[in-house]
Amino acid sequence: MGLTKSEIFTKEQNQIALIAKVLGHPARIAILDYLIRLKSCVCGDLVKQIGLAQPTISQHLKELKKVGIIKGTIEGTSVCYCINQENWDTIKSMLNKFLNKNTTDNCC
Amino acid sequence: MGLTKSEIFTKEQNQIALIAKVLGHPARIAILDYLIRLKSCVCGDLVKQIGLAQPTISQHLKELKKVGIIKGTIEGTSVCYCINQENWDTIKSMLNKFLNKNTTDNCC
DNA sequence: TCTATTTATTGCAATATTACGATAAAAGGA
DNA sequence: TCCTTTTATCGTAATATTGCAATAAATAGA
Repeated sequence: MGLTKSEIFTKEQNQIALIAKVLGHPARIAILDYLIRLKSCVCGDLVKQIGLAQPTISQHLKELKKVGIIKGTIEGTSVCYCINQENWDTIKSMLNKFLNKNTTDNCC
Repeated sequence: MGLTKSEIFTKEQNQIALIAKVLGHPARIAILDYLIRLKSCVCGDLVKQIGLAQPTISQHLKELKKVGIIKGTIEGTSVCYCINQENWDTIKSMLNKFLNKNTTDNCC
């Protein structure tokens, strides 16, 4: 069916999975890596930097924007994309909360 | 095409994306949530706990096992699945390294 | 206004993912 | 040995994702 049964999971589980899913592509990790290193950025640079076609990059940027990790502000003919620091911090603490649930040893 | 161009990204970017991808499904997050809470677990319990069909759970367990987050030891007729603590720690530190790259404010 | 530049959208092909019924495989107990 | 229990695998349908060519949309400058 290819259709995730979101309704049987908790809100938190769905949120974490949604974020992880967006981070689950090397192009999007590469885009974030690049944005994190810079203070600002335009899509044109990303096309050269990442090495995928412009529509593909645009699509990945859309995904990242959808969950609020990045934001784009129109700057003349081009668009300045950057990390949405506030949201990114929220997302990071959500992920950290999940990652730090497990502290002690398990069985086996 | 549906085919990720892994070859144009760094090893680290691919690794992070691969792990994030596996974490990118609420069923797998729910499974990990459950395994983390317990000391051990059998798939039978998971089928009841999660609420997906047994083959579906088995498939998700396979995904988690593929990247080493969990391990399964045969225990009679059933299988004991648990967190692979050593690997999980490695994965957590990899993700944390990525999440903590960004510390200061960006532009815009 | 016309043109160049930059980014978004559309449409499509190829492949991947999700889910599950049916069935196999493996092991314990009657 | 036969049956039961438990988990894995196969096969398949429905949907999602990835990537890009073509094209649209928006704006700056000549």
